[in-house]
Amino acid sequence: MKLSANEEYGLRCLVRIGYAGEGGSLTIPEMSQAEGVSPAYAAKILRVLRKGGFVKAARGKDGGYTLARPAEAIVIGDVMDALGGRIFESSFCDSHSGQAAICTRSVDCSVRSLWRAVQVAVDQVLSKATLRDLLQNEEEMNTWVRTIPGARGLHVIQ
Amino acid sequence: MKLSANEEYGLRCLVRIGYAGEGGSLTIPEMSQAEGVSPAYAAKILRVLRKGGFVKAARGKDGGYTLARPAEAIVIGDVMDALGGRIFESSFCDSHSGQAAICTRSVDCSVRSLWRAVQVAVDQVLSKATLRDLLQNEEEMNTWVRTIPGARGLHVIQ
DNA sequence: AGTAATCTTGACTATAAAGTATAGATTGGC
DNA sequence: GCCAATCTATACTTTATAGTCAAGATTACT
Ligand code: FES
Ligand code: FES
Repeated sequence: MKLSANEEYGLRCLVRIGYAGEGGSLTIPEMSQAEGVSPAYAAKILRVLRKGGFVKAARGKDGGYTLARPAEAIVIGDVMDALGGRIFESSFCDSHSGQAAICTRSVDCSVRSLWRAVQVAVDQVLSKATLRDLLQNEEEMNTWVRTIPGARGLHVIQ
Repeated sequence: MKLSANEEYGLRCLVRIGYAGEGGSLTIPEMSQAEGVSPAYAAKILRVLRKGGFVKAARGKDGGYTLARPAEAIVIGDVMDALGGRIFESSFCDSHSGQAAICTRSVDCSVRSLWRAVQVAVDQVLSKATLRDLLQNEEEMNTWVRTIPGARGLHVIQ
């Protein structure tokens, strides 16, 4: 249950583009320098964001990447799904079943129930966060986090 | 942000041992058959659980694995940490920083704040679940999930 | 048309995670 | 003591993820 490199860099890149503002754009070399990754890798990450419909690309001179919609219309949960998939998917128990066709307890599995609960807990945060929220500074973001319904206590490690 | 194979099989194996009850034990071949994985792989997983202090192993004839403590004293969050690490650790931003020494925004990073919020949301579920809870059937587990403070609405996808 | 800046694509390599194989150590029963 | 059943440790192979490379396509400007 770790963040993948795709998720980490993908979200950071999207935030950078968001910072460029309405109509502003960022090129691959700029992104590469801003995040400290190779241009080729930045290109690969930006491709995922483009295919997910979060950014638009313009080619040629004066080209670059731009948000496909206003920042407040980009839900971070959707971005994360595009970048790295979900913790619990219905297909999960099929693909982690060893030699058996499915989890040997699939008709009545308390573990599955726990995974679902974890997934929902994560979704509660990610489905309420938009790119607009991430364009704030860290302190404002911390304040925002505490407003998530059902997430009282989230300040404990801030 | 996916479950690793270690986490999935590790938790399932622990539940199996829990089912064996107080003093009951399970051998590697039994575990292998129960979960449909190879004996060698079951051994590898059980080693992690043993090193984490969740199970005890007895060698030789009549040997096998037993819970190291009562099921209610085994917190699932601790088990998950041993099996697969955490989503957000302080070292994370150091190791995903491209060529830069740290995230180029590390003094004021809203992304980091979001990761923390996700980690806390997950912890709210996993720190309250003990192995005892997982020894129930799925329906009882679903009921239990709804009792997590701050997790109202967790039933939406049940 | 020519050129430089830009994105696009697919193949490639490197590294980490998943899963297997093998030799060794411990225990209980005969 | 010997043997069979069991766990233990390490090295190995396979597969997935991370990251690089090189050739090509598009655009703006002159
Ligand atoms: S059905 Fe997926 S872990 Fe049991
Ligand atoms: S400090 Fe880790 S993402 Fe910015």
